[in-house]
Amino acid sequence: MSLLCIVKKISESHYSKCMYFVSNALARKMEKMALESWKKVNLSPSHAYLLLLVIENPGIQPMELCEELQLQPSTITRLMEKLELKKLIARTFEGRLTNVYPTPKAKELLPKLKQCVADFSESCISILGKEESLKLIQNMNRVSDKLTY
Amino acid sequence: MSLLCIVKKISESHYSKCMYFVSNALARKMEKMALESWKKVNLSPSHAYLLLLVIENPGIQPMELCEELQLQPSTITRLMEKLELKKLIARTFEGRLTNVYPTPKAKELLPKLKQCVADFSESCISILGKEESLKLIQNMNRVSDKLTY
DNA sequence: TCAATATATTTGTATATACAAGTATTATGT
DNA sequence: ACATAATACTTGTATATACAAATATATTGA
Repeated sequence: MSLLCIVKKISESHYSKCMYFVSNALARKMEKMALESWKKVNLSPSHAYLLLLVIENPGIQPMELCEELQLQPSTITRLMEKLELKKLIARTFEGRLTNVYPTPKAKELLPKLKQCVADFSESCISILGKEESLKLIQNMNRVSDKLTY
Repeated sequence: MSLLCIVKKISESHYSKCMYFVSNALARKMEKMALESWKKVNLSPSHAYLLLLVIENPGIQPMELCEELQLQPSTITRLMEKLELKKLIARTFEGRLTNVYPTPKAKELLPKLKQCVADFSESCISILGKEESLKLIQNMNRVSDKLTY
């Protein structure tokens, strides 16, 4: 029994008026779509995005990765661990600072990574329409910015 | 080091144009706000919502809970386990079907649970404004419905 | 100059959720 | 009426993320 067991539309749920519920349900669906898109490079979306940041900013530090990815430091550490195991990034340490670099293997992967980003965006647009996609993204950005939490 | 370490606005992130990224970042913030609201009853938002469904539909079956909460069966099982440990629900089994009932303790909790729902909704509205909240919820519902995933 | 504080990162552990395989029951087609 | 398939649920295990405490280094103010 897989996702197919969830047949009902979110908007028909008892809780379709609750921001917590609706935003989390949407995020789970997006996570799943994104996972699909990044299977081609055998990475999860968050690993892929972190890697992209590192390739495009060699020597970037974990704190910057936190800001860009909106994730906690411990989460960044965990993501990096995995990418290091896969020989896609390497870390150097100077004092309390860490610099993160892409390996040659990672740099070779860049075109494929970019393709995944494009593919995912395509999927969104083809399912939701360009208008709707842009509107929602804008809307979510505006709301997120208002939340200090 | 806590959330305070994420200072940047989401809309300023490199990935603020990506639906996956933006929806997940928003959901994490909402999750955190909601956790706060439901601390008063010492339940996580998903446990609280499941419990509410059970109180309002005594005898409800796990599959219906899946649909309403848009969660996989295994997740529903896990949520129920915890609520059962806390003596808030009880299950009866007839054949392959399971019926879930609220305990008296759960029923007593109902007013408080409703208060939490109201408080969370209040928080959203006070931070985001009524207009903005409604618009976003509507928007997210519409998009979710288009995603079969 | 050194104790107190602040900063950057990691580690141990926890929560939320899911997939896949397993179990048990019911329905179906021949 | 019985083998096969479908359904409902659970269990084992995995992923994504976080909090809190620990570690290590850097800054600052007396």
